[in-house]
Amino acid sequence: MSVRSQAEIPDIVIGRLPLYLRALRRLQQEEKSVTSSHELGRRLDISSAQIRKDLSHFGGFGKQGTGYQIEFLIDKLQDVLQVNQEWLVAVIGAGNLGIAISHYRGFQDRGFRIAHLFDISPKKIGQRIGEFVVQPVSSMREIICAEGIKIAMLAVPAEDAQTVADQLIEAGVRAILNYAPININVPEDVQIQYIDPVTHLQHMTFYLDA
Amino acid sequence: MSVRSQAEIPDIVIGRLPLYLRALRRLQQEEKSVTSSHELGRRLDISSAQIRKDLSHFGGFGKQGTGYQIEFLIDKLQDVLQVNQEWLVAVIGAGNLGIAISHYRGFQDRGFRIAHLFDISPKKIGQRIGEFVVQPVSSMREIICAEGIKIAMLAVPAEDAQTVADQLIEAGVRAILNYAPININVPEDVQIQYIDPVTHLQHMTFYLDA
DNA sequence: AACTGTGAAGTTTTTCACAGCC
DNA sequence: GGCTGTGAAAAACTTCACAGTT
Repeated sequence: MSVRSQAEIPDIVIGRLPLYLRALRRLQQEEKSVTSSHELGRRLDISSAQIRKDLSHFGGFGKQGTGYQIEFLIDKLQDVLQVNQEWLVAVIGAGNLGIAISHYRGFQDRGFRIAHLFDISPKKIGQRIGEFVVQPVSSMREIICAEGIKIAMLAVPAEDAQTVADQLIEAGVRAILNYAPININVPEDVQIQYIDPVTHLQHMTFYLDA
Repeated sequence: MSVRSQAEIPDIVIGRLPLYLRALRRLQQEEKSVTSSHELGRRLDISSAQIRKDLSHFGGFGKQGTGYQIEFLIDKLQDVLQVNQEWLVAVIGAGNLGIAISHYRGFQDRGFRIAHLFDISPKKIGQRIGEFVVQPVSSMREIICAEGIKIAMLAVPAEDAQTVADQLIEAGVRAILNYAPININVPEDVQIQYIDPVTHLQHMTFYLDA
């Protein structure tokens, strides 16, 4: 079976692969070359059976009695997730959050490179933020089209999120990571994911003693 | 049945409540006073049956034929999640990310207030960031203990995350939101959640045309 | 007529447990 | 002895569909 024949792999499985990848990269940094579903499971707090079953969707990556070659497995998972290439990403919103995202070194060598930083405010446009010069939202469409950018990170106020998302999709963006604390409606063929720290905090407070 | 009798509510249900709350607050801003499981479901892209079943775990919040009183439901969900009180939160790490978190206005009136910003670097300590003065990690334990802080947001390098988390737990913290791209091991009675934008991006690239 | 709350049915996800291999 | 890959069993989760209420 080829890596990525995508014959209905459950989405929940896909969602765990980046976690496996992250843990594997860590193991690699620790100079290890082989691991097992048990070791990975211990680190990630996921059962070893779960990990084996997840990986088995894409073919036999392990060796019985031995485990998994870390370098080999990393390469395979990167293939599956299509992050052996480098994706260009646009960031919209040059407030504190957009600036922090633009400075973040963690995208490098995990498959992504920030290519542009946009904002609508005349005060921000033209400002230098790290290696970027803030560009006007008015030229966003043209630039994204021209460079074939498929991924965007949204760091604008909640009020503007839907409108900007619509413009991005119109320009050809097919995956949006939305930091605004609001739900956005997108067509079926566009991916959307959310980051809202407050939802995580509120999830945890349920379990705290008052 | 009392709100929060917690008779084994599935964790996955708890995880959706903050989303309902967020959408309800939005509806309230739009001057609406009543909504339905269908309207909420449309906005959140969740089935109406799911929403009704989730809410039914905590008692009958709606009225047949009418729907849900928004203000009433917000109050009940805030009770369930224990965010009718204000939790003090410590932020560790005063890099770009910690600074962005410290400036973020979105915690206010969703149940959280940032109380302290800590860093280990002498260059950062004493610096003024918004309304905070960066405090040394060496005094973290004492301050967190003294003020009874139960929640922390971790914005330190991956290498330091486990060590700092251990110190936080030692000091009495019971919920950690970790922004470092690494898994952390915590005792059973400590909550942990993760924010790593790259895992979201890698999840989405699986579905993109190469 | 519109909507909730909920058992029952259906589907998905996880775990078990073991044959087969190193 | 240690480990994977995997059918089968178990558990968890979602949807259906409708009685009951406003």
